[in-house]
Amino acid sequence: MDPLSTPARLRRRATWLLGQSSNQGHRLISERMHTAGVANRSYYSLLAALSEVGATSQADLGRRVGLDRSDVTAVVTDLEAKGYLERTADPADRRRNLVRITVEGEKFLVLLDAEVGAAQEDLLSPLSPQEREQLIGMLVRIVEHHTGLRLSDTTER
Amino acid sequence: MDPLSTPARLRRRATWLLGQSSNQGHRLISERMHTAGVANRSYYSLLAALSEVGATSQADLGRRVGLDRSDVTAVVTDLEAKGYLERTADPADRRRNLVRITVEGEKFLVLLDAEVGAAQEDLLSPLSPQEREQLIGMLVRIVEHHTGLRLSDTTER
DNA sequence: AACGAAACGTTGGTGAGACCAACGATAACC
DNA sequence: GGTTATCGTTGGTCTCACCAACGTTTCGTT
Repeated sequence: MDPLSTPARLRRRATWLLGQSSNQGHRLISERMHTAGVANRSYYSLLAALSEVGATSQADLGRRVGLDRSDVTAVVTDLEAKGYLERTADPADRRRNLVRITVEGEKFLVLLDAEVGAAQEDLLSPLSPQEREQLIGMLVRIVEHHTGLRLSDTTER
Repeated sequence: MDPLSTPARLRRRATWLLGQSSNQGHRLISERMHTAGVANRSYYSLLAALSEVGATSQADLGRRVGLDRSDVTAVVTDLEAKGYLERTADPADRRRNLVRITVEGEKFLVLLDAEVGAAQEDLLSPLSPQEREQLIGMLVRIVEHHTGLRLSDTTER
């Protein structure tokens, strides 16, 4: 019996293919995040945002990475316990917690970054370098169109 | 204050872009499924598989669309109540339920198909027709590579 | 023919992720 | 100065994917 093929109506639908590809990508990332010692990819997102933007509030972090404030609380608590960030009351605005990444946090981020990069390599392995650029370019346009986000490298520093 | 940009480390990652695009696609599909009167896209998948393959068992359906047997039970029960399929004991194998799509089911599938097609159009609107073909082709290769599925149009009827 | 292994549909449950509501505390607005 | 808004936190809900177990039925091997 043949591998029980997916309905033809689905096989070439962009939404279905994007879902499948996205699942594969997330599976690859999750595996590597777990072996690196964190539960999911929000840990990576938060550390990345923190390293990029410097000390900031939890609410600001959440907005940047698309996480709810309540979920930010949990991840930040965990990252603080692991010593990867510091959480102090903001003297300038006592509603806020000032969160800043630690030296160990930066080191850990470098590690996670390598894992995430390797996962990209795995996922896109069937594509040539030019194709990968094409794919990413088209996805950027789709995401920009539907979210209003500006993702282009206006200043890549 | 600028729109609080996503961390640069994420913005051009294929996994992140695929996740965002996939979410947009699923959002568009979900909206249309809801207004069409079904809860989620498994209704569409199951009807599509059923129309394509003819009468078959629930377990077979589940394997084709990637649904757990328990979840198939729920959706099939609902679709039967709506009159879109019939579920009878298989005389040749009394463990099985023989499920077959009804005339109303076929009509409903045509409707859902149009909705799903329109969602593709929405999602891919920033891309030219050639680009859409390129995108789909690359995604097909990624999915085939990571799942072992064969999605190519070996026989497009 | 018999017996263990496997597949079927169903029920009930688990875990993760995204989201929402409300709270007390604090700041911003007019 | 009084209302409105934002902050972090707690404690939910909902959906999805998945797993476990069950009684029933069939298959495979001897």
